[in-house]
Amino acid sequence: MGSTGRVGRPPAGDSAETRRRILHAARIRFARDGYRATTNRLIADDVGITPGAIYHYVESKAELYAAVYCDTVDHVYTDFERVVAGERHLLAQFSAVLERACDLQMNDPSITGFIVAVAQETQRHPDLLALLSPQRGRHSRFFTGLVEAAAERGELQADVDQRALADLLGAVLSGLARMSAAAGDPKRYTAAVEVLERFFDGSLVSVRS
Amino acid sequence: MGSTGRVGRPPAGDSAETRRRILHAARIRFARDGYRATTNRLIADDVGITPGAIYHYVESKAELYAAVYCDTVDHVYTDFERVVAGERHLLAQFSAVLERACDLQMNDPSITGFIVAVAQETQRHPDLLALLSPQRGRHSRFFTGLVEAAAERGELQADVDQRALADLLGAVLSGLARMSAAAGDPKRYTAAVEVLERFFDGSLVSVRS
Amino acid sequence: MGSTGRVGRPPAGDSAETRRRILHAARIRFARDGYRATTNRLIADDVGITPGAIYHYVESKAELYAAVYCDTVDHVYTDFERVVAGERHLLAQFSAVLERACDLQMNDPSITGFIVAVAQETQRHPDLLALLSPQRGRHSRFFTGLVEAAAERGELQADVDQRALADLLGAVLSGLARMSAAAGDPKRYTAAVEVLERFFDGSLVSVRS
Amino acid sequence: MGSTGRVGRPPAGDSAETRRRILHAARIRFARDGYRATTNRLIADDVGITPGAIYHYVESKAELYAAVYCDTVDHVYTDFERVVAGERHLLAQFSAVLERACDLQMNDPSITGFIVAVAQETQRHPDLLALLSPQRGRHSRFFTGLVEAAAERGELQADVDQRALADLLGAVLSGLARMSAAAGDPKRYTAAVEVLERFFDGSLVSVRS
DNA sequence: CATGAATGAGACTTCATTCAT
DNA sequence: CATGAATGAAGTCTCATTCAT
Repeated sequence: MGSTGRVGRPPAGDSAETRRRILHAARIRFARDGYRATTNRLIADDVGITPGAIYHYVESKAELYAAVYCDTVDHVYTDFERVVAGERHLLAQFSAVLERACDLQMNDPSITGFIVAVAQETQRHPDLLALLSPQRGRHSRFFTGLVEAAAERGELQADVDQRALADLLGAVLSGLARMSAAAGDPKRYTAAVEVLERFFDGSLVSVRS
Repeated sequence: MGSTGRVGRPPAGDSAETRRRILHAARIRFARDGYRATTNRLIADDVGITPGAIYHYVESKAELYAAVYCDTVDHVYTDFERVVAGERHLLAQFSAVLERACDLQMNDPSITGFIVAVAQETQRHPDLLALLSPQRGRHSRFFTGLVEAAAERGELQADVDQRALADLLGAVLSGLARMSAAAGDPKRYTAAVEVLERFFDGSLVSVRS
Repeated sequence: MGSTGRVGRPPAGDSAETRRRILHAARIRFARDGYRATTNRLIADDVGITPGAIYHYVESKAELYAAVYCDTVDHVYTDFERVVAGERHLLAQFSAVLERACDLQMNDPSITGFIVAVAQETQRHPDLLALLSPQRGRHSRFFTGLVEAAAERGELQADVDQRALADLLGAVLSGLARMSAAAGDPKRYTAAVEVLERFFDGSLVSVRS
Repeated sequence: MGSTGRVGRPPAGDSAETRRRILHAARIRFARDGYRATTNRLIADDVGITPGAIYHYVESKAELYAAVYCDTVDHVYTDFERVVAGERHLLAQFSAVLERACDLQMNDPSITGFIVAVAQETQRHPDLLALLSPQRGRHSRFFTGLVEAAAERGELQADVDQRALADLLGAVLSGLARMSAAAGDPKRYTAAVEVLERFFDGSLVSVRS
C-alpha cells in the first residue's frame, strides 16, 4: 500500500531488512497457500510494498521460491545435522529430529510447512525443479544418510530395504508436520510426537497381547 | 446405476457415464496437480469434451471438487470401515488399513492422492470448505473413532492423548501416501509399509540395546 | 467494450470473419505502430472484442504477427510473381512490381507497410524470427531470383555484384513504401514511382550536359 | 566543447563527457532496437551508470530521443550540405550524398540508422513529434532544397513533380541505409551504391535491346 | 552527481464462467 | 447435450519515473 501516493525512495528503507521480510512473508504464504495460490500481491501486501518492488530483490516468482528454499533448507538441515550428531542410534536420532522439528514448528510453523510442501510443488511446477536442484541433495539425502550410517553400524537386520526405511522416516516426519499445519495448531504436532515416543518406549498400549 | 431406473437410452454417449468420466479425470488432475493448477480445460481434454460441457454436470469447479470428494471419501472409507471390522486391536486395524491403502495405491494412486491433499486444499481455498463440510465428518472421524473404540476396549494406557494418537495414525498414513505420490512410484508405499510392519513385530532392528 | 456488460456467446458471431478482422486490424497496427507498440488491447478495441478473445484465434502476440505475415507475404508475392511473369527484362519487371505495389499501396497501405517493416521487427524481436522463418524464403529470395534470371538471360554485365543489385531493387521499393507510409499519403508513392519511371526512360532531366 | 569555457574541472568523470556517452549509447540503441524497446536501463548499462542518473542530463526518455536527434541531424546535414556544395548538378549532388552516407555508415551505422528511423518513430509515438519539430525542418527540406535548386538551374523538365523527385531521392537513400542496417553489414550499402552509380553511368546493363 | 528502492501504469496472458447456437 | 466465442478478473512481469540518501 505504501500509506500515501508518494513515489521515490522511502525515508529510510533498509534494503537487507526488506529482503528478509519479503522472504519471510513469502515462506509463510508458500507454506500455507502453495506456490500457485501465493500471488506477488499477497506477499507485497504482507510486506507493505507493491508487487513490482519484489523484482528488485528476485528475478521472478520462481526465484523467490528458490531463495526461500535455499534459506529454509539451510536453516533446517543445519539444525537437524547438529542434533543427530549428538545421538548414537537411528531411533534416538530420529527422536531427536522429531523433537527439534517440534521446536521449529512451535517457533515458526512456516519453516516445516514450507519444507514438506517442496516435493509436491516441484512435481506440480517442474520449472521450479531446475532452480532448486543445487540444494536438493541436502534435503533428499538426509534420512538416506541416517539409515546408511545405521546400517554400517550394524543396527539393522541385513535384509532391511534401506530406501524404504528412509522413506518411512521422512513420511512420518512430514506427515506429522502437515497434520499440524492443516490443524493450524503446532501443539498437535508436539502431542503426536509424544505419543510416538511412547510407542517407541512401550508405554502406549496397556497390555501387549 | 441405481439412482433412477433409467431405461432405453443408448449405452454410448451416456450422460451418467460422461459424469463419471469427468469425475475420474478431475480426481487424477486434482490429486497430481492440485486444485488451482487443474484447469477445466485440462479435465475436459482428458475426457474429450469442451470446458463448457462440464457445467452440465456440476455448477462450478469448486462443486466439481466437492463431487469428487464425495465419491472418493465414500469409496475409501467404506473400504476402510470394512477392513477394520475384521480386526480386534488398534494396531491390527491400522495395519489392515495400511494394507488396504496399499491396494488402493497400486490400483489408482489418484484415490489416496486426492484424499491426502484435501486438508491442504481446503486451507488454501477456504471456499471449498463450505462445500465439503457435509462429508468432512467421515474423513476426520475415522481414526478418532478407531482410537476411541480402542480406549473403550481398554487397549490404551489411561493417560494417552487420544486425539494425538488419532493424529499420529492419520499422519503416518497420509505421509506415506504422499511420499509415494512424490516419488511417482506406488511400490515405495508398499515397501515403506512393509518396513513399518517389521517395526511393529520387532524384526527391523538387529539388536535392541 | 462489447457494447454491454453481457457475457457468453454473442448473437451471431462469425468466427472466420472475426479472425479475418483481427488479422486485418493487427496488420494495420503492426504496420503503423510496430510490433512492440501494438498492444493486444488496441487490436481488440479496433475489432470490438476484449484482449483475451484474441487468444481464441492465435496462441500469442508473436503468433498473431506470424499469422499476419503469412497472409500478407502470400498475398504480396503471389501478386508480384504474377506481374513479373508478364515481363521479359529486369527493368520492366521491376517497373511492373513498382506499379503493382502502387495498387497495393492505394488499396491498403498496411500491406506494404507491414512487409517493409518485417526485417526491422525481426531484428528487434528475435523471437519472431523463428516463427517467420518457414515463410521468409519467399520474401528474401524475390529480388535475388529476379536478378539471377536476368543474369542468366545475359542482361547484366558479367562483373555486376548480383546481391548488391538485388539489395538495391529491394531498397528502392521499400524506401518508397516507407516514405509514403511516413507521409501518410499513398499518392506520394505513386508520384515518386512516376518520377522514377521518367528517370528510366530519360524524360526526367532536361539536358544532359 | 565550446559551449562554455569550462576550466579546472578534472577531466575524468566529467559531466559533459557523461552526457555525450549517454547520447551516444542512446543513439546506438534507438537505431538498432527502436524507441520503445530501448529502455533507460539498457542505455545506463552501456554507459556504466544507473537509469536514474540519466535524469540528471535529460528530463525524460522522450527528451533524450530529441537530444540525440538534435545532435545527429546537425552532424549529418552539416556533412551533407558541405558535400553538395562541391557539386553542380542534382545527380552529382545525390551521388556525393550517397557516398558521404557510405562513409558515415562505415564509421558509425547508428548515425544513419537513427536518422532513417525517425519518421517511423514519430509516427508511432506522436509525443515525440512536438519535441522534434524545432529541428524537423532541416531534415525534411534537404532534398526538397536540392531539387528546387536544380529546377531553378533548369536541370529538370518543367513538368516534373518536384516533391515527388525529392521523395524519391530520400526514399532511395533511406531504403539503402535500412537495407544495410537489416543486413547488419555496412558493406552491403556500399556495394548497392556502387551498383546504383553504374546504373547512372550506363555500365550496368549489358545491352539495351 | 549518483544510487537504488519504490511506485503505478500497463503489457501479455490465463482461466472460470456464460450463453447463443 | 454440447460447442465454442467471448468476457472480466486476476496474475506475472516490465519500465519510466521519482526521490531520500
